[in-house]
Amino acid sequence: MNKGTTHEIVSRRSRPAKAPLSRDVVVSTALELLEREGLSGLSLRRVAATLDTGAASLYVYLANLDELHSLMLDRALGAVKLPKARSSFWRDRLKALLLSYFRVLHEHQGLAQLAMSTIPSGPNSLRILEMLLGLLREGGVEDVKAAWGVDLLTLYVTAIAAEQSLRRESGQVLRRVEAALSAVSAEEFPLIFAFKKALLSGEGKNRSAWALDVIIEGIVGGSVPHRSPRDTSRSRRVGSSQRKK
Amino acid sequence: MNKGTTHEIVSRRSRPAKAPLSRDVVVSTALELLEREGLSGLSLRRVAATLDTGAASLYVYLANLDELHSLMLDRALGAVKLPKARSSFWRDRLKALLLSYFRVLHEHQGLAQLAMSTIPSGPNSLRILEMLLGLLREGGVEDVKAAWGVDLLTLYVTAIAAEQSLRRESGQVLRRVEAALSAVSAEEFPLIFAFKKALLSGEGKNRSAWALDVIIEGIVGGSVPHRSPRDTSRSRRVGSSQRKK
DNA sequence: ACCTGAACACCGTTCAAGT
DNA sequence: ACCTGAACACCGTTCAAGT
Repeated sequence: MNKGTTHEIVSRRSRPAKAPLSRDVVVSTALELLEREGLSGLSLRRVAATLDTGAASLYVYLANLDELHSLMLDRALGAVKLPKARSSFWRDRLKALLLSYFRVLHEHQGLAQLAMSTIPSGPNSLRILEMLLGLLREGGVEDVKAAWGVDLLTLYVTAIAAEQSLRRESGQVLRRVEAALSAVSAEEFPLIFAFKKALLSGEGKNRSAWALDVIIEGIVGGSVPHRSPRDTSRSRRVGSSQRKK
Repeated sequence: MNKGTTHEIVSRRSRPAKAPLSRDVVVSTALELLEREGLSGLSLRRVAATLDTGAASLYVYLANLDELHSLMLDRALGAVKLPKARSSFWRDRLKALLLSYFRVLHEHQGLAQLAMSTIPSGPNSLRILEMLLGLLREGGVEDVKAAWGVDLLTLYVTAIAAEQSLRRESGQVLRRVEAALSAVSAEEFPLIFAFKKALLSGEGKNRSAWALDVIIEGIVGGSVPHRSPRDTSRSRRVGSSQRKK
């Protein structure tokens, strides 16, 4: 980012000391590369080249590419803003946290796609997980629902971010969808034909906000999970919910 | 599948007529390969080798790998069962359709992951899309909500399927998560510590069923999307909803 | 029109050899 | 302990040459 557009590599003679390689700089370099080039531009060989070394050197600090992805994701998640305890109504804090999560994934191109195939398990992820559990509990969500819900919330936020990144990044894919929808006949698919505009309207912001509302409402609202047929008695602190049906 | 464990390639001499290659057989072969080897085992070169030809030959029938993925996904989605019109309460038909969608993605290993980076746009996808729109409309869901909702529902089902495939396929990833959760201290992350078991309990079936309920409830229930600040008047056929707030 | 081999520009990962 | 070049076994895609 601070190098501008030129990124010629420093010549490899005349530097006997070598840059002090470390797990940290490898991860940072990889994240910068991801930011600059997208997920398809990220490779161990490129990271190594940026650090002016060979790919083999990275294996001192990493088990494999998967581990690098995992480390990158957790590092990036460090930027997620954790709302201060009791700073507002729990539901607003939950939304704020998820929105921050979404933004972090969405702002760095390629990160959301990376996150879709990397279950987060680092310290930053754990901090977020802990806070999500706390918020759902504060909201009176029953235990099992809270555990499953946290998983669902993160998966869901990640998926929305990944989809929007995909739309933004590869216009090719979107153009194919547009073409497919435009070619639809009113006779064969009357509803698609009628809803064309609404289906294509990206309008990311509103749409993601709405999507978040949908999932929060779903988890906080009705629908108690049943581990075994008769287990509904164990719910605790059930507040509003209990829809008519 | 019918070849058992041996898959030696038929020698390329003594066959001047050559198998009649076509887009269809390429897609079928690719799907079989995906089934057998998973997404990481799928490559144009392998598909070509299975067809006893070179990778370059496939480019007569495909623009590139992306298009193959797209065709594979749509072909597979042909197996999704479309519920008969008015055969039951709309909501049950919606659930049945989504469940079938989920099962198709979930049963063929690798397909769900493929679907996460491939926006479906083929004829089978369109049929499903049309039916989803119809079901939501039958349920009295407002237009914009229906359009966004369909997108959300498919994205969501795909994401759940992809996550579960990931869990099943690469035990390595899951083991890392388990290790991370097990190592958590009760002092630093009391809630994670307490919820450990619930967080790890896969129990795919119940969990996915619950997840589907959550999203349907969220979309069908409250939360009208607002394109511009004042636009809520345009809703039509709004049925139950309108929560107190 | 379809097929092919060879080439191009890449991958992740391993390993023996160096410091 | 760390780094390195070279090798291994792969990729997707292009292209000139064949039928």
